[in-house]
Amino acid sequence: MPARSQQATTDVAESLIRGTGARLTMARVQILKILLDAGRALSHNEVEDKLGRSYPIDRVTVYRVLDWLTESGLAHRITDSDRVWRFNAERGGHSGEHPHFTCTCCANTICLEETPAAKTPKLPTGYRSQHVDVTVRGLCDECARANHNPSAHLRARKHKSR
Amino acid sequence: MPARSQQATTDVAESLIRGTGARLTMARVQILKILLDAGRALSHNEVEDKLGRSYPIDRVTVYRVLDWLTESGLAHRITDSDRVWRFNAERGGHSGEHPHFTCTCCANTICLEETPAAKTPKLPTGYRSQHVDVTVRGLCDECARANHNPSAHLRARKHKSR
DNA sequence: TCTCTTTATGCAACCGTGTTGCGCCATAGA
DNA sequence: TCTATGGCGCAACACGGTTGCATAAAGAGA
Repeated sequence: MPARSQQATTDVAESLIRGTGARLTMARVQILKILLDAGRALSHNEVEDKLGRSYPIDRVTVYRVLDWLTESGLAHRITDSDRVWRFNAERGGHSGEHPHFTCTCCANTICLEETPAAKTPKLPTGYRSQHVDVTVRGLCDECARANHNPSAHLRARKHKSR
Repeated sequence: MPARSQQATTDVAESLIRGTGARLTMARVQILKILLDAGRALSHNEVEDKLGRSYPIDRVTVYRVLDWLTESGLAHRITDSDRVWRFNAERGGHSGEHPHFTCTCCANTICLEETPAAKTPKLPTGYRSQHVDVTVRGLCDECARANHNPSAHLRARKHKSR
């Protein structure tokens, strides 16, 4: 990634954080920048990895910053089936209800466009719906192609996925 | 629950297990029976609790039996947002793709009827869908009613839910 | 009914993800 | 520059789930 765009993302991150009225700290800027640049949802571990190279931050702080970003609406949290939370931030912000895609091979997770007709399934009497969570599982572009010539692309997964 | 129905469930559990061709063990029978009687998805912890009274089984064994039940198709596993797996077994068996409901108050999880038109959201080019996971979050009948006269019904939740 | 093979179980120790408590340090307002 | 407040790092912990290994039990065959 070119230095120019790196700088640009830093500026975006800083102004987003300033916009919340909260303190501007290096940890917040770095982590938000990483999320903004990722283009997909990152787990705590992935964030820590990316930080590690240039700006190591205590893992507890990473957790706290990710929580803070979620609370301030600068990122949103996705629960994955592997018991890991992933965080996604987008420049334009994000609508509340939208489906996600998770690759069953490499675990990459992205947000999908809002579906017009994501209607709530029929509930038993008395039950009330607050939120409908739609997650598509399948193969991402990269993994789908790698599946044709195997052994090409296989990132480690620790827990067997369902 | 009347003794008669208890016995009946045990018989059902035994014949289901025998049907797989695998060994019939007490642990498998007891755990499957508990799942069949529950009428909702149970976590590992809940299963252990219910066992505890009459037939204590090592937690590792419970995990292994639950895994085995899932593999043999006698139960299915639901991933909840609180990073806990829940297991559901139904006498008639279950279709592969169906939505779930999780109560944001008491965490009870049930399976919903298959929706006719749970169509896959639009995916980026190259992406392939294998499975669409739909989870409705909201209040179950009991909690929705309890919400009218608060402090009536509030079971503990360890992790804050999103 | 007894023996033997296979497979389940129990125990102990472990792993990964996430949380809590507390003292210290940096941010930002004066 | 000074100061209060809130953020950070460290250590220890909580919880769900897994692994390795020795022992016990299921069930097939004699």
